[in-house]
Amino acid sequence: MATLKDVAKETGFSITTVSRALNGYSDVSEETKLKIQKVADKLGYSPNILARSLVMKQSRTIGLIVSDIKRENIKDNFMYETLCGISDQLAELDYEFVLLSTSTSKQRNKTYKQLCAERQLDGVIIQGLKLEDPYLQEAVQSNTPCVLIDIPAEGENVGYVTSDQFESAKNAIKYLYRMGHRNIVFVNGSENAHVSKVRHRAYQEALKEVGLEYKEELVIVGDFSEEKSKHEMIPILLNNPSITAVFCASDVMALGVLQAARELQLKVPEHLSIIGFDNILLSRYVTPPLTTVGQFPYQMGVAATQMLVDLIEKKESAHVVEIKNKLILRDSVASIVSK
Amino acid sequence: MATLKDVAKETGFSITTVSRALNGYSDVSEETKLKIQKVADKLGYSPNILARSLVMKQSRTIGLIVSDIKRENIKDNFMYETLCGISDQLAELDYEFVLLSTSTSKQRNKTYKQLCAERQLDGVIIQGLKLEDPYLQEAVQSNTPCVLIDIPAEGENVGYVTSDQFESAKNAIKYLYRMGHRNIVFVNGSENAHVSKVRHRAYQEALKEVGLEYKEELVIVGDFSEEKSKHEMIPILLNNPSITAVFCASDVMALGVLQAARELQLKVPEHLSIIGFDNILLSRYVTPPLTTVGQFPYQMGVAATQMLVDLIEKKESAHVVEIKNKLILRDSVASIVSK
DNA sequence: CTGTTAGCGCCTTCAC
DNA sequence: GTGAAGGCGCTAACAG
Repeated sequence: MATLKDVAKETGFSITTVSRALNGYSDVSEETKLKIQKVADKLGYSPNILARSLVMKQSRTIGLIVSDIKRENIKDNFMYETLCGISDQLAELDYEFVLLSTSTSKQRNKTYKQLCAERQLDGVIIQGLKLEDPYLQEAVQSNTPCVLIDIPAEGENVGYVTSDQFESAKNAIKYLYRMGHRNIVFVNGSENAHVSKVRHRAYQEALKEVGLEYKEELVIVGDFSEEKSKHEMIPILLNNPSITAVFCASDVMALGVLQAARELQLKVPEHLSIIGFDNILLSRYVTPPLTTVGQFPYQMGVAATQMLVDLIEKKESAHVVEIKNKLILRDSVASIVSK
Repeated sequence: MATLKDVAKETGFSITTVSRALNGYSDVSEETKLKIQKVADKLGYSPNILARSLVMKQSRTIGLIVSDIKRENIKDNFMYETLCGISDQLAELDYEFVLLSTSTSKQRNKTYKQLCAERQLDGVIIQGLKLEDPYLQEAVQSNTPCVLIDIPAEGENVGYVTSDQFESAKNAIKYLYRMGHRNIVFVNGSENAHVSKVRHRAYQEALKEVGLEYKEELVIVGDFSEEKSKHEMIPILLNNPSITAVFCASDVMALGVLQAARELQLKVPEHLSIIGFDNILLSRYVTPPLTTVGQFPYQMGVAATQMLVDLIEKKESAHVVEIKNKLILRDSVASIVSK
């Protein structure tokens, strides 16, 4: 591959001049600029980004640290959609990214700082880490810019984008209340995830606001798994015939609840109303189509990227962006006011 | 961040010795090795991969060139699943990757060669490019190793992984035949995709083998779109009441056909049998669950990665890997032998 | 065993 | 306007 040196030799100019010409510096005469450009094109010259990054100490590359790019999460295309948003926006801004898939154990082998330094990353987007993962702490303290998705943390160089989890979850539950439901189960994900904590709080708060009693036994942990949710749901349903509605912290878990209902011959929504969370693709196609709290992961990816690049380039920008969720009404909730 | 220099200064050894010690060369005494290692740990030294790549002329990084990481393709998690396979296997092999999203027009701005050279990529995996995309040609001619997914091309440094498209498509059609169907529509994707051509040929071949006549008017182009397929399907169904089955080159398009049937009050499978292709997540959840030709994109990703790394490291390996598809029987095909 | 020298490809002073 | 020199962090001969 052609290097600056080659272009220099071919044109007779020095490497320095060639470099400046190609980078559009103004202190090179138009004439030589043209000459150099022409030869560069002819030789198919393309700057070596590694060499450039080495000396410039910035790489126009960001790292995307994820822990959930696994097959198990495939139903939930949240990850994929944010990825698309990030990818698109990054291309727009002329950056590139490397995908750094990590696990809690891997994080012990290599520190966050090392990870960034190794590749001279200009910034990092983190998604799907567990709350206790070491990288989270390190990221906040580090001085390479970082934006988190759905994990609140702020700092000089750290921001996050999230959705209005709390409000939208509360709304969903109040909606159930307005539809006449008084005994509402909450199927939560894993308590390790920040979003789960928020949704749990929202559940409690919403109940309080409408004057319903919070009962520990109506909260179950579905671990974001269809199977587990189904499994946990059945006994609850059996033991509490008064239950008429379920609020799930994810659509995947709602699918599990749907199965549980089917197994117990409970009709949805006639006997049991269900609200999910995420608006995954499937939710529109199952029978009955799922009423759910829709998120906009693509937009979140775009926003995260924009924030990160602003951080990198020291532009003014908010350190917190909230993308509004939206309750999507379909057919899995029935009104029981008349009963 | 600590560099070799820092470690050298701290230990009193030369940079070279430190480098060799840390890279486990045998010509360094155990004692100094230990001493150096200790200081390196203390300082949190981590090699700068860029600098190393620059001199080693290899980066332990591969490029993943895709053109279809777009929101439109979100229903089809083929892309995402292969990505997972690639990511997992790459981590296994201790490589990293950058995602290079490209479009036909972008390919005019920067050649494939430049793309590889810029980042000193050791190899490339290509997925989802159009047959006429310039990068395809370039990739085959280039000498950086490359493996393609679902695009047949071979060479010294080029291989591909695919599934047994032809056989499995033929099987699906023969299955319809065995179930008594004699008028079978074929909904194809875009003719730009290699897989579409293969599936089209398979359709023709299968008909021939079972002694059915190939009729041009029973082939429609759905462009991999649900909408388009539905739209195209309706008139065909209206004009040809003898049609009893449809073979779709993708599940997404099968969904469109399903809608078309619903709109025309045709029951599936009683009045119309449908076979899809891909086994996308949705296919199991729609009503009725879709009989489909299942692919295994995760395994394809793993295989592609393994092949690429073998190519890079000059290990012996096949240049063509075929992952077998599997016909997944669900409820969208009915037998009409009795009629 | 260890250190010196050279260079990967690029950018940035600082002279001329 | 242009060029020479130096250095980013690292590895690879080559001496000793």
